[in-house]
Amino acid sequence: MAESPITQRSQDFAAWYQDVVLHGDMAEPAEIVKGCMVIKPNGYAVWEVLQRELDDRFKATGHQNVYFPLLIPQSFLQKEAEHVEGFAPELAIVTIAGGKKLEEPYVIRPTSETIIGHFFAKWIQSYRDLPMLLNQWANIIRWELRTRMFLRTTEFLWQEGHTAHSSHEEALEEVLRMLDVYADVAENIMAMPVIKGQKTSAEKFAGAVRTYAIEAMMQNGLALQSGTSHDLGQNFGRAFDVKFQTKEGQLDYVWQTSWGVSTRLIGGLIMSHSDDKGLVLPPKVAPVKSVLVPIYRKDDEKAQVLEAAHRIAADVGAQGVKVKIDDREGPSPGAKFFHWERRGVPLVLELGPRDVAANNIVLKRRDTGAKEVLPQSEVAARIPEALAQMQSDLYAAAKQRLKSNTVLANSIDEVQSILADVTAEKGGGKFVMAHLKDDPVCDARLKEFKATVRCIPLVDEYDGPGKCIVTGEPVDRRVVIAKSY
RNA sequence: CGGGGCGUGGCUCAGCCUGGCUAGAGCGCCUGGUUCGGGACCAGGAGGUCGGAGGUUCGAAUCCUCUCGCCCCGACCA
Repeated sequence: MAESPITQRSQDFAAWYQDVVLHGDMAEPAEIVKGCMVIKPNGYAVWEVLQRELDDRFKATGHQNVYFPLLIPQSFLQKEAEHVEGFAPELAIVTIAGGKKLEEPYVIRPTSETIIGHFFAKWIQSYRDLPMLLNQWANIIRWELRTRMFLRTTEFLWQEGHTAHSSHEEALEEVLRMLDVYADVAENIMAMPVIKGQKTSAEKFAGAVRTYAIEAMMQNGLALQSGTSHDLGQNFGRAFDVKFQTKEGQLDYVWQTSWGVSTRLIGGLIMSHSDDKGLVLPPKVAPVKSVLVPIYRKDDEKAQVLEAAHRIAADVGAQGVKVKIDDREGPSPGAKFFHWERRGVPLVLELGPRDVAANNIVLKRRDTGAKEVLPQSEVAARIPEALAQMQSDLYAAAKQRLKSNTVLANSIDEVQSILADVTAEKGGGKFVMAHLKDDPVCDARLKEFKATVRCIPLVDEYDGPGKCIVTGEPVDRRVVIAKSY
């Protein structure tokens, strides 16, 4: 057997990740465009599944899709002090267009709070116009210095929800509602357990009052911020003069939220489930859920096997699961098995002359590698079960990994020694739960060894209040500290 | 953006230090045949001017300058 083309996780996790993306045919670097990638059909199909799952939930919670311009007047970014400061270093700016230098440069959107703020001001006059619940699917550009496919690229795809409300309470409800939507998709569709929490003030979105996030743990123990939901307070309302008349006739600024997830989710998906053989996709996000590989030698065998294959595919199709028959002439069955394995297809069905003779079929699961031989009459019923089982097994395994790599620490030295040697390549990462005050001083202390507060969990699963390991002041719960992407 | 590494058929790479015949190999690809239960084999064949630009030279993949991109490390970030 040929050597695996994929670097083993234990050898170099970062190289493994890249190999999985490449061999899974998900994406490739855009070579001629710095820091960008080409998302290939196999990768984009996963994005389309995630889009559909998310979009359905957005619609179900009352949101409507819109589209705002890619180009934003530069002055808009400057209207919110923290916002401009946060984004200035990573902006791409258009200064020449139509062969002429522009009077006012356009920024290529790094996010759309500002331009949407401008239109909110036009559209909102009364409390009757609220809440305004919008979402847009878009591409954005942030000039990143270091890129990794899906995890951080200069251009990426995302959705950004933008809402305006008449009270802070209602806005906050929205922020947490959408955080729940993200957690739901992450856990129930992507089989990726997450911790919901609040970002420290040092880590929050530039311009937000508060930022909430879902944090996932990758197989190397590093944290991946997988979705964010911001309470913007009245910051953008003030900056863009988005005022409304209340029921009582007073004028007030709207309370806004924004929330987003991106193609980064795909990176998280890959680093949650894939193995040394390549991509592993949970059934619910797999564009192709099952592939049937026919095996035959002679023409008469071929005819019989393919006939049975099509009959079985039709039976299974009636259960709502499409079976792709890999009837390519060139590659041997073995080559086909490796091909689909690397691409993460959840179930591979093997059907050869022996099976045809015995009315059997072989079913193999991508995650466990387990093969089962079953009567053809049972396969249509069995496939949905196997897919469901794989979905829940993947989630359970990821959950278990999260659990077993989460540790408590009661001093800053302890935190440091746990995380000291952790890198994206070597792995060994942990989520360290420690009492820590939400104070930039504490964030700075962690930064000395390249760790960050990932979030202050919404639900405290540990021992409640304690003393901050940096300042000694009382805090009400442990926070998640980790190295991250 | 700083440090390091690297760009040679589709892919992985050799050649470069010490310029010089028609630029090589393996894999992949195409054709034909034999194969086919975990990456098949034989035969024939197509395909590169060496990331790009400029320079030195009788002569550049090889030396020099600039530039673009990729990877790794660091500072910044979804």
